[in-house]
Amino acid sequence: MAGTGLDPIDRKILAELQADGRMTNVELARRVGISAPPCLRRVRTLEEQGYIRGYHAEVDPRRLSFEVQVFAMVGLQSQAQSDLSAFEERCGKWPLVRECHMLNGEVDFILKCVAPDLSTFQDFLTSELLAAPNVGSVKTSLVIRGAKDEPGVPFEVLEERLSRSA
Amino acid sequence: MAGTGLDPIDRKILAELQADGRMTNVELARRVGISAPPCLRRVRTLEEQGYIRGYHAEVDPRRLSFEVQVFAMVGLQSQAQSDLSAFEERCGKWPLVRECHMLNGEVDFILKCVAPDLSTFQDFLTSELLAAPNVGSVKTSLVIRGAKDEPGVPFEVLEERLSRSA
DNA sequence: GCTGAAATCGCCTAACG
DNA sequence: CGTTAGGCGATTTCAGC
Repeated sequence: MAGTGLDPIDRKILAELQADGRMTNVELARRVGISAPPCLRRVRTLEEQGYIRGYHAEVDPRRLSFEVQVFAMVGLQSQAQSDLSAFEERCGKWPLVRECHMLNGEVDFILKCVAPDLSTFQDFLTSELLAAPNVGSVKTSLVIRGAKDEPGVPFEVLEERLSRSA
Repeated sequence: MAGTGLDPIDRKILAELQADGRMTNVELARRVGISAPPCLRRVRTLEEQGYIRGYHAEVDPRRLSFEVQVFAMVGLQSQAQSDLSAFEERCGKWPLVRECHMLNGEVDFILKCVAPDLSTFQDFLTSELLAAPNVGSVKTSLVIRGAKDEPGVPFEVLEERLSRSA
């Protein structure tokens, strides 16, 4: 089932907090149409049950001199479970690697990386990523410009879906 | 220059708010070692100057029945500026497309998409993405499992960089 | 069970030094 | 940047549906 265990108010709360994570509880309560105490209880429950993983300020990478963003497609030599896990663990320790996803198809992993400049990334690429055990091929693509970067999930799609099945 | 115009306290503020965007101002002030009012002034300034773009609750897609995550590599037929922009604008209107980045190399764009299930994504792929004007080739890769997904920038790298150049 | 109302507590956020 | 101080939000308690 979709949206398991969540009523329309819960979903509205999630949508509002995804859009503005620093909204005050009273404002949130006003928007979802209930009073503050039950609203806060719902938020706490959503946090405890893992619907909300955390809250983050969205920081502009460029303003902090992270000028370079790169996607790296990584192919491993061995795809044994332990080797896949070993690579994932390694990615977890590289701060320049912000995301690591295992894929189906030709390539094993896609990595989203940031770096202050190209030479920093190249250093990382040659000294760390390509030098890591079991790494076969790496194809990198520089991000020329970002056109869309929406954090989170599209609640509009969820709501439309629920109204269909209702 | 790196970290232009930011002192160590500003950078600490950004790092803390990136890690916990709902931290109270007094707690934030305590952590960065100043009193609350100047801390709040700094936060407001960082917001106004674009260092902080916003605050978001991190919602678990799976908990909301978005089971499928896909990367799509898109090649266009024409790479004229107006055609690139037209495609970007189109991506902005597709809720399933959460990210759209223009790349160098063989492929023109990489798209990060989410969907409730595979058939929903396939519908989108055939009826929307492949049907869009000027779209040449699309290669999709399903995310088998997510291994790392850290929002934001690695402040550790920034700090190390600044201490080097000091 | 849930929600809402009232009251307390703590934080936010001005004004000033 | 710090201190003070007033107003508002957060959060607990308790009553009602």
